[in-house]
Amino acid sequence: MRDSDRDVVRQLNLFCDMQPQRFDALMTAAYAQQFPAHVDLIREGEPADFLYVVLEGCVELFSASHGRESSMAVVTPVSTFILAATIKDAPYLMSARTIAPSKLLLMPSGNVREAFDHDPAFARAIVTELATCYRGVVKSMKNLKLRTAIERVGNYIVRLHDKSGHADIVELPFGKRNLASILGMTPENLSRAFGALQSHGILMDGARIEITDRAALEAICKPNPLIDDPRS
Amino acid sequence: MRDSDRDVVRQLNLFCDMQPQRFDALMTAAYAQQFPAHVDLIREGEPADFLYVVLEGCVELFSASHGRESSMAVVTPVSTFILAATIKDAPYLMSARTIAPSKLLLMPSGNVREAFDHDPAFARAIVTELATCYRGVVKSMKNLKLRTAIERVGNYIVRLHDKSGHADIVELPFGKRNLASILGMTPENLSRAFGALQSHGILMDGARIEITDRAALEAICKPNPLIDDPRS
DNA sequence: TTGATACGTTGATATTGATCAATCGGCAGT
DNA sequence: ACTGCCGATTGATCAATATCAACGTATCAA
Repeated sequence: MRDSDRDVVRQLNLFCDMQPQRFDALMTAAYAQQFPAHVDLIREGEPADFLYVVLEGCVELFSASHGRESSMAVVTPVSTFILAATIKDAPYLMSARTIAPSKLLLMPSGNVREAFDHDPAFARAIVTELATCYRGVVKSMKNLKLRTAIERVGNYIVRLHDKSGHADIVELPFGKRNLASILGMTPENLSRAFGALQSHGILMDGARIEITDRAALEAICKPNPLIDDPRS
Repeated sequence: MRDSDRDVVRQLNLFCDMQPQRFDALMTAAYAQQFPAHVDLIREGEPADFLYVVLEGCVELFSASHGRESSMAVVTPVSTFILAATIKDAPYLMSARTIAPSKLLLMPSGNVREAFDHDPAFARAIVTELATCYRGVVKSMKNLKLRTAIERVGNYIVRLHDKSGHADIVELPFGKRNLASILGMTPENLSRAFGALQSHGILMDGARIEITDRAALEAICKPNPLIDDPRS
């Protein structure tokens, strides 16, 4: 593993307070690996052998049951995924695949649990991380249950706009097919939602979106910090 | 607080490994209170002043946004709720109300966090609890995104059947209005789903359900341990 | 260049689930 | 017992979303 990768991981909230020698031990047991796009990484139901860190690229967490499939989340650099399964030593509840060429760090679950057992600062960081993840899923669920398809799309754009620092033009970070599944609708419907929103403050051009009237956009999608704010 | 309540709380996974004096300190700071049915306990957005334990009765966690409202979960004895907000010292993401006369234990968040900081066994239990909660919400989300309304209702009955130890007749633990919202549908639709399932192995009689043909029921609702099994 | 493939879009249609309205029945309060 | 209210049910209709089909376009490999 390159030193720059190591430093990036070290700066994550999850790892920044670890004892130095614990962190080194964990990094020694871990290994970075490059994957092409559209590669299956894990399958739901399998034992949680590794904790993953996305260093570069993009990973989709999804689930399938009896012929249907749905995206649950997309993980972008730099963050971990499937921490809960690792900690509980339980089977994965979601599958994962790359949606772009990606560099991942794989940390053996046993080593993570050992660090957790012996490093109070790390244990504490894990608690915070899990609580944040939990609240993230609760927000996703509120998004799904309390909003129409158009509102979900609109709020997704509002969030992109915020993340970009209110740039005039924002770009979708991955394909519309994936986005549709994340937002709980079909690609056809996502397309129509984008179309409908063009009379409410946005202008679509492929993966690029110009925000022409933020107020109009907010008026129709009614953002709510208890659903949309990633910090709350 | 009565000693019997204390003992029940002590036996929860979350508290059973705590240091005795820590547990006593926490219990001294906490107080039990009786509430009638349909009383608002907390409102989303408020600071997390207390960690709650349901000792008796039934509590609904729900959320509302711009005129719409939806149940997220129902908490039955004996378990805690809104642990994540307490630990993160963040605003509640969900509101709570009693749906039956209930006895609750209120533990001041500050005391919980203090115990967490000084009692490694408690910290460890919190991690497990949070991971379990997280996985619980992920399962709920899979249930919502991967299944039709009828399948959700069918699987709910299958779970009731399992919990009862495969009794011939099971009883809904709360009103159909609440159940409908939990399962992400309207009461009218829940009613129709029950009706439709009567030709697939069940027989409805008010809140009582006779399971006449478990195999037929499973055939139509296709249970999946990675969604339905509370232990996985 | 030419297929071949995948993605996105659009339109027509079907299905699911929501809404609206009416009714029934139980239960609490008087 | 009566009254009023709430929850559940049922039917009719409506709205939202999914499905199916066709087509355009970009990409990529041969």
